[in-house]
Amino acid sequence: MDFKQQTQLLIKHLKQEVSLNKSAIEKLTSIIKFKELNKKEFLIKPGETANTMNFIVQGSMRSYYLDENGQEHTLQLGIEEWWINDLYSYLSRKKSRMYVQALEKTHLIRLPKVELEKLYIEVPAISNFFRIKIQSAYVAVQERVIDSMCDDAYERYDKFRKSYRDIEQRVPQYIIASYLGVTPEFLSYLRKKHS
Amino acid sequence: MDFKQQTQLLIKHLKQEVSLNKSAIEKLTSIIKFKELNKKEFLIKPGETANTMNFIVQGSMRSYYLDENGQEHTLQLGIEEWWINDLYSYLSRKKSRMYVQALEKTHLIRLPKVELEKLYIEVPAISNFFRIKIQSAYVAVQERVIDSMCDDAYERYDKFRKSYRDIEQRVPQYIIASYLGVTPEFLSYLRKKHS
DNA sequence: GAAAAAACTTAAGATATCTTAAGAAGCTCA
DNA sequence: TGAGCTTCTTAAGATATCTTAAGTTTTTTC
Repeated sequence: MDFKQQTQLLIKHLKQEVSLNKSAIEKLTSIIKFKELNKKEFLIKPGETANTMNFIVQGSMRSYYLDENGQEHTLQLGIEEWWINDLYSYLSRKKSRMYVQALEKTHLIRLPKVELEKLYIEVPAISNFFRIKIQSAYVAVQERVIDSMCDDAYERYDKFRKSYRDIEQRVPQYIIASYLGVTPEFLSYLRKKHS
Repeated sequence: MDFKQQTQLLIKHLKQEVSLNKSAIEKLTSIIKFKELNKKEFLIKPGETANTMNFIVQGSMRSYYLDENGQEHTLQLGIEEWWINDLYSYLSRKKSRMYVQALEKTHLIRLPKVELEKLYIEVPAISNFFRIKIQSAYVAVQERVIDSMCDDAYERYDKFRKSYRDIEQRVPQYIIASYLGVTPEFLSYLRKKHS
């Protein structure tokens, strides 16, 4: 996919939420940066500050937290036409404690925060778009808190499969386990038990 | 505390984050609504839609989710000078699935969403204030997801006590248990074990 | 101030989930 | 194509947390 097609995909994606005129599209296009990551390559590492919004054009990514025992905890998973970031670092301007990593060879569009915030003033539709995105991010995380308290591991796995069927196919099981908050061995056991 | 004093408390609270001129304060004051809740009284129940931002002037509150097994899961706790809401419902305009309840006799200031959003246009400082609040809410919830995956129950309890010492004193232990995601019996056991 | 209600504790037995370790299966790259 | 790495499975024993039930303490209400 060439840069033009990639840009088109982003525009199409924004237009699903808000309407954009020619001038808005031009302005947006002018701040776009393209980035390619190889499998397992990192976009963000702990200590860095997230200063772009990142749209997945092709490929898949995840963000995860590495705890003191060396265990990974996956916070977010994403494939084509999803946004991936450490929103905590991006919003607060603080250093990230996450890894944001490509799970496959991945093409991204990055929108630098400084330029994006200037754009918000000129093009309120774009500001609205990201407000909506951040609100959905909040809702999704809150949903996860509730699920982690109400559901046992198998129920969480089942919900995950139903909500993210296309992601489940492409992501190794041990990463799904680290998203659900269980060990890979236990997830394997649950799969067998319920099959 | 009379209405004037309550209003002063809110203004003082906003001024800790953003600066407000006389006209901004006047406009804000004009949309304020006061509300008093008795102990155990509900501000929001499942099926209702949250249509105000709620500032606790005096007292304490919580929001919780009641699951299919009749178990309560506390999502948020708050005392004087905290905001309490079902932000999910407020932001998405969807029906709430939460209870928002007073834990003591409580005085609230409510800012109706419709009027507040009009204010955002005239007074960007107020818009900024709530943007910051919503961002911190996001960060807090994400922190909780991480903690629930990395820490065992005692570590979570310990962090809770350190972060919310003043809340811990005023809230029954079974509610703290329901915030931490454990049974009251188990929390009681942990407290004894580590004392 | 007594009775009732709410909150907390204790303890025993049950269950969910983890740890460790080893082997099997699947993928990747020379 | 084969060797080496990565991922998945299995199973046994360990641990964290829950359930139930009963008794105690604290708070609320009349």
